Formats: sequence, C-alpha cells, structure tokens
Amino acid sequence: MDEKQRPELRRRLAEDMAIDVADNGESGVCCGAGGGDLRQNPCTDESSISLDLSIGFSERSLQVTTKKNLHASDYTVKNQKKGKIEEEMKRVVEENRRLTAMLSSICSRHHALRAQLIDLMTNSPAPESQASFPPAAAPIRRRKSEGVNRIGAADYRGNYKEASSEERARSARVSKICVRADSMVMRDGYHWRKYGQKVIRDNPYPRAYFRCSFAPVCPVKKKVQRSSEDESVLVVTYEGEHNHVQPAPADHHHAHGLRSYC
DNA sequence: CGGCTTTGACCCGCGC
DNA sequence: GCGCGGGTCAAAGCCG
Repeated sequence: MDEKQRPELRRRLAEDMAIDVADNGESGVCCGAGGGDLRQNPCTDESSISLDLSIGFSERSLQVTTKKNLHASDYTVKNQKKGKIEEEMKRVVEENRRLTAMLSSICSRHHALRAQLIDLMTNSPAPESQASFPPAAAPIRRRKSEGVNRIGAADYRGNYKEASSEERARSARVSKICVRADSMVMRDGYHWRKYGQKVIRDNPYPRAYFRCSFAPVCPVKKKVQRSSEDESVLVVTYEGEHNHVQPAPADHHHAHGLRSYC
C-alpha cells in the first residue's frame, strides 16, 4: 500500500469505529472506573460487549470498484495496490479480533469486581466479617430517654428497652465497608437524608450522618467518613437493615429535591 | 412550597 | 462531679 492510501484507510476505519460505538449506544464500552451508579451502569449484560471494527467496505465492493475503468496498461499496478489493501484489511480484522477478545476479558473482570462490590454494599456483611476493617465499629450508645420510636433502644451494655427481638436483631446489624470515592456521595441504591455532621477526633475529615429517607419506617442509618490515612477511601458504616425494597433506578429522576443520592 | 443540607446546641455515656 | 467525645436535634437557609 502506498503512503497516500494509508491515511485514507485509517480515516475510514476511525469513522466506522465511531459509528459502531454510537450505534451500540448503551452497549458501548463502559468499563471505566467511577462510572457512577453501578446499578444504572448499562454494562451489566455480558452480551452487550461489542466492538465491531469492520472497516466499512466489503471485499466484493472493492473488487467491483477496482475492476471498473481499468485500462489494460495499469491493470497490474492497480492489482498490486488491491493486494496491499486486502493485506491491510486482513491485518485490521486480525487486530479487531484481538481487541475484542481483550475487551471481553476486561469487561468480564470488571463485571466480577462490580458484583463483589454490590454484594458488599447491599448484603450487609455479618459482624465477624468486619475484622478486615480495623478498628471495629464502636458499640452503639443510646440515650436513656430513647423510647419506642428509637428502634432497638439499647445501651452500650446491651440492655434493651421496649424493643422487640426483631427490632433488636435489625439494629444490631452493623456493617462497615471501605470504598474508594472522590466525593462523600457514595451511591448504594438507597435514598439517604443527611441529619448531621461532626468533626471527629483524630480525623481531619468530618463524619456525616445519614438516615434512610424512608425513616421512620426504615430504621437504617449510615455514617460516612473519609479515612484519615487515605483520603481517597470512604469508610461507610451501616446500622440496621432496610425493611423495604430498594427504590427503582427510574425513581431517581422523579425524586423531587433529592440532592443527595448516596 | 416541600424537602433537603448546614451547623450550632444539646444530650448522654464514659473515664478520670 | 466534671470534662470529653460521639450522636442527634432542630432552626435557618437553600434549591428545584
């Protein structure tokens, strides 16, 4: 292939790649880190992995065009050019195959990691699993005056007042996870309402307190604090279990005035 | 206008 | 009993 044809082939290849990605729309490559709400991430279906790098003109059409208007004298020259173009096409197709395989592998690994993260965030891990996040969560302290609407009103000694065993079990579920995030907003599929913020000793970053926006029906609370050791890590402590279904992703758009969807 | 965030005040348990 | 620190309340302000 001569130097004049190369840029043209590259240009057409680039155009076709752009069209393919656009056509695939949601199914485009979406494996980048920090892709927003993982639940809304369109890249949830393995079958969506697609990267068609076809270069936009068939071998047949190439033959037709190359055979047209050919004079006998320059037929050999054109034939040589055609051979080079075909060779280049084969190379591109091969590269396409390699890239597709690579992308597929990356996506499947991303998929596995994503599933692991969602598992951690939704299925509040059992207390014993917290061992990997030292120091362990401090015992929940409750006010003496706490009544029935302060679910699981338990003091640090474990004395329960006016709380059913079910409520106790629910409030006893405390899980702690560490998440890498740029902002204090960490999406986990539920709506949260911030009710307080406090500067905590030995940590320059304030701790934020959130309640599930379904409160008081839902007793779940969470604390979010940036790690003092690694500021890119958020330490999120969940208390209790949700007693309602997770809001549908579509609800996000209708949630009037919801500025924090953590 | 309703629902959210902000933030200072207050409450409570714990250690001394 | 007192002071400290963590957790919560609630008024004020903000925002869509």
